[in-house]
Amino acid sequence: MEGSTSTRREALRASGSTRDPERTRAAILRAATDEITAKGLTGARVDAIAKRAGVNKRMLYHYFGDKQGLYLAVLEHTYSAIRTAEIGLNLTELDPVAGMRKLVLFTWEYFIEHPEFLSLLATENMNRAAYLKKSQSIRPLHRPLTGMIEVLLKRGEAKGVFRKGVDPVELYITIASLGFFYMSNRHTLSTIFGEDLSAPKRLAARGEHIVEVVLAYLEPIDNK
Amino acid sequence: MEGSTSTRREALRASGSTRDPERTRAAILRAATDEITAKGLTGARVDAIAKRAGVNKRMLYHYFGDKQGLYLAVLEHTYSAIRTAEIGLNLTELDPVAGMRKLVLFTWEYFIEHPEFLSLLATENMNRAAYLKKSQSIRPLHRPLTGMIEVLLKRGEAKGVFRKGVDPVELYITIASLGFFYMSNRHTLSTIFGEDLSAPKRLAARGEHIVEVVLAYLEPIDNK
DNA sequence: CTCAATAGTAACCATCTAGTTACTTAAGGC
DNA sequence: GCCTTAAGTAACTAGATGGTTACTATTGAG
Repeated sequence: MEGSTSTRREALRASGSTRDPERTRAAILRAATDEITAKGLTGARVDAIAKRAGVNKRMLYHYFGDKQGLYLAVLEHTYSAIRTAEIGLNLTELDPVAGMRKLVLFTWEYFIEHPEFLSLLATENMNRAAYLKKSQSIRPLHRPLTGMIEVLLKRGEAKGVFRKGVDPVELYITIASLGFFYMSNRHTLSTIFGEDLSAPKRLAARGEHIVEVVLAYLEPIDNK
Repeated sequence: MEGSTSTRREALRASGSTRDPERTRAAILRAATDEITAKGLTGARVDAIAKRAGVNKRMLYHYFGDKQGLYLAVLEHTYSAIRTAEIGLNLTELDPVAGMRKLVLFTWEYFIEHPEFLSLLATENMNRAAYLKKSQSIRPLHRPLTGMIEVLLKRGEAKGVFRKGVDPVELYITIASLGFFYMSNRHTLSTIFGEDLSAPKRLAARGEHIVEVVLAYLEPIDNK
């Protein structure tokens, strides 16, 4: 029954002719993500989202309640994506320095490939995280991340390749900072400094720079 | 004549009774900064700005043309404030390491004291810097900043206390990153990590961390 | 095959919003 | 003290915007 249903759905999906709740929901979520990350929550227009999704505006209220409910769904979906990807890195199996380099580069590249994540954070912070605080599902997503970093730091410490007493949360914020600010503010930065910070060569150079900064900081102090 | 006019203005200002163009203009600009940085360009309401300024809405169009003109004025005024303050640091007179520490701490503290600057950057970047690109007055403001950092780097290099080949723009972006991301995203970060990042002790710790990160990176590589 | 539940449509509306119009009042050079 | 120019007010409007109503079509369990 499960099988026959999904086969049918797939057939419908392929033809695109009749109704398909899953597809409609997904189309709305995607369109909302695009519109909201491009224009912010207040700038996003409900009519524009419906049009982008190729769906009647009424459907959007049918599936998500109202504009705010839709925004919350976008927020949860977007956060969940990055945290899931991070867990997939399996950092704890690697050599501490290699693991750290991998985490730093992953974070940087994720920001390059997912500008919508950056925009959404900007929007949500302008809102003092009011919606994020309401979400039940987002907080638990973050235990694995800090746990992973903590393990990496402890093992690096024990091996004598990392300095002692580094706080995992502080370090993660530093790693994210170095990429986030550059990408999130690339438009104003390119304008004020008169250089195109989005050029591929520039992006690659920034990635190397970030790795160097983080690893230089983690270097044991005694070695100097 | 010049004197008598300004004395009169001051008297008017003190009593607050009759008309005073300068004061009206300043009140609108201030109210617009508050409203726009709190809610973004699209979220800000022209009526709310007028009310906040204690001024008739018509005046806002009288002095700034339209909402966009007002936004541009806010943008120019806010950028100009930080760049002017930076020049006042007189970094080039100091020992390179001390100068760098001063710049890093200044930047961090400026972000703490001026959340409106952070919000405005977020808004303008969501807009792909469309308004900033129009401004004639903003670009020239930035030469002194990169120039100052370049001098500091060169002198530190010559003295053997800084590594060689550091790009001033890349370094400034790094310095700004470490504070910007933390403050700008403090609401979401506090929520996902379950810690209050705005607590005074936390802010002080972050300041020290940022200084350590930047100076560790600048340390000459040969020393290891 | 039937029928209750769900997916989907089109037209509508109360409210809000940026910007305007038509007008009054003060300023200050001559 | 006159008179042009700039500062200021109140009431209004065209269009946009989030959300709703009343209706139709499809689905799939029994």
